[in-house]
Amino acid sequence: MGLTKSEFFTENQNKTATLLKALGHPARIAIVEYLLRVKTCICGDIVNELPLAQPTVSQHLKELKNAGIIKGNIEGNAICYCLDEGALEYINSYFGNMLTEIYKKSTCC
Amino acid sequence: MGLTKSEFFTENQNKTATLLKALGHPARIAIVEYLLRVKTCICGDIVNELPLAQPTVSQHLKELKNAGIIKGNIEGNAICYCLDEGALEYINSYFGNMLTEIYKKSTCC
DNA sequence: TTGTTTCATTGCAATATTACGATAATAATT
DNA sequence: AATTATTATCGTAATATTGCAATGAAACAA
Repeated sequence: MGLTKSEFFTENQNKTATLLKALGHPARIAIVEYLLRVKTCICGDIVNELPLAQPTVSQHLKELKNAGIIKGNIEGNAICYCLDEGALEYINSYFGNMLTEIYKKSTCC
Repeated sequence: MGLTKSEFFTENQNKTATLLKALGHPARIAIVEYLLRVKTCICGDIVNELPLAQPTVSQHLKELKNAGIIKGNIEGNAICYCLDEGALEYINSYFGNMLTEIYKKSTCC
């Protein structure tokens, strides 16, 4: 098959999985960490930062954008990418809530 | 190719990506949320909870275990799975730190 | 207009993932 | 020993992902 059965899971489960899947690759983690490090927005110098060819970086950026992790704004002939605060807040509160739930319960096994 | 160039990224970047990749599937999110919901550890009734066949669930459990998200303890002929607190704490602090960094900086674009 | 810069898209090959039926393996039960 | 319960593994098919060379598109500069 190879086809995820998304229709059997809740909207939130799919949303969470989509966001985390987008971050589930070291190159995309590196891109996000780079975007976090540079104070202002950047665009194509992500290519200079990573050991990957330009089309590969472009594809990773597309996936991050589709998932909602980053935003891209056109500025002349360059494109300015930046992190989407909302998405990261969503993930952060997801794990925050999860941990408070865990701490309420006894450890098992 | 289809082969991730992990050797070009840092150990932490690879670790983070591995953890998030394991959670990047709605079935595995559902498994984790189920493990969070049931007070004590469970084993094979995850199969009854999800709309997936037993081998598929077993495979997802294996991936979660390999990534370090869950632990499995043998109890007689059953296996008791439970969440690995440490892994979730790692992820939580990763995004916590990221957000505090974001809040320090001005929004772009 | 011609070139330059910047980025996306196409097309392809190699590999990974997802899902399941069938089967095996292990431990308790009868 | 035979049965049952529980879970893992194997094998296979369909699809997705990763990566890059080549090419295209859009904006700017000369």
